[in-house]
Amino acid sequence: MRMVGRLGARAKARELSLLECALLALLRQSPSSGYDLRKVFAETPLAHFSDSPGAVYPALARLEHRGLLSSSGGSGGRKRRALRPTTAGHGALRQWLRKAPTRADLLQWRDAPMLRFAFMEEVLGREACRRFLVRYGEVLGEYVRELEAYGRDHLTQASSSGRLAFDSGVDGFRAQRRWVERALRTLAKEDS
Amino acid sequence: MRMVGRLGARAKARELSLLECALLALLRQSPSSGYDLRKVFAETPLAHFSDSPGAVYPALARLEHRGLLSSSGGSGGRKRRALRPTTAGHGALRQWLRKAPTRADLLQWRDAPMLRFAFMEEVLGREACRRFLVRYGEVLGEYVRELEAYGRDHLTQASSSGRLAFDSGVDGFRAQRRWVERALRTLAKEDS
DNA sequence: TCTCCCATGTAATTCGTTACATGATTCC
DNA sequence: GGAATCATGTAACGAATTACATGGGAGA
Repeated sequence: MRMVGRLGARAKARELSLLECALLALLRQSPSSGYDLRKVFAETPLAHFSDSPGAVYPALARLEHRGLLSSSGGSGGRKRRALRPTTAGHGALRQWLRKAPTRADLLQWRDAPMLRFAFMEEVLGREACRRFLVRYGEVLGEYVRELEAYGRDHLTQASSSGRLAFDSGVDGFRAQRRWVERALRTLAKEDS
Repeated sequence: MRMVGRLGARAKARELSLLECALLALLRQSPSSGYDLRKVFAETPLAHFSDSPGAVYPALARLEHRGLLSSSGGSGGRKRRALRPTTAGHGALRQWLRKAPTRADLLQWRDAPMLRFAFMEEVLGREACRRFLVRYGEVLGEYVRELEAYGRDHLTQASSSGRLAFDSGVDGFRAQRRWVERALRTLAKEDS
């Protein structure tokens, strides 16, 4: 009658961390071991997550504890364990991917929306990607205008390098906006 | 004979965190209280550090403990304490600002080099800014080439959104490189 | 058997987060 | 005096980092 497992499974619905979401998404593409995932983080330039075992294995254990991952193989000793999302895991992944991009996404970690977008088509399809891009472009536009206003009002007596560094930030968001326009055209072209 | 203070003061020379460096740099511009610094993080779009007291006050306490900050005012109770860098604090700040940008800076936190650059001119002068930009441009160029090679070799069977997300990343670094060229021209123009 | 690499994990420490507690000031 | 705001901090917790420990399998 051990209730520990059940209590673990119904752990409070804390939001998944970005790392946990990325792991879910990668495991949906192909069931892998923790070691494989570490290699992805080590050798892939896409995500800049840490490949350290102390980051990856505890994150996988949390996901498994929540019932979002199941493992096959590697019963005894220290053998390879292949992990894959459960039905609940697929649900959690979809839920993460469906989140619309917000202003907060831009502040906290600039690449978070792009991480979602990278995995979006395979799970939610083209139309969801299109909607995401449109909204993302709007958010970027609003934020760029906000930054421009700040620059006008508060950057009058900054040093040259201070002003330039600020410009570099604004410029990055402008470039991202231009990319959104291009991406929408690319998707439209591929649809036809 | 209590040695605790001395042991604390000579605590092992752990590297300063980005937050600690940013606090030092802001306090060099103008001595402020922890509350002022929190407001900077809350209202400024430049740095996206947390304005939570649980982040700022412990960081300030660490800096003070290391002898990099000194405080004036606010002896009893909960009164405003104005903080400023000590001589050692100014030294630590210069040391941080003098670090050349590296490939690792781009991976870990994209904006870390720009944070240094923003404070650089007032402390190290024009010529240091120019050198920094030249080196930063080189690092960016190398990394862009590396990403382009990765795209050619490993992105053949990715989804549309996956490929586009990757392009967005590369594009961001290309935009940053273009900004470096513009910034160098701006500095040259202001020098003349 | 010895060695190297595959593979999974844990321990100590540090830092940030959210939430809470509390003293000082100011303004009505 | 009472309420709002200024101002400083602590407590509990979650998660990442570095470093270490250990076991399994392949080939010399």
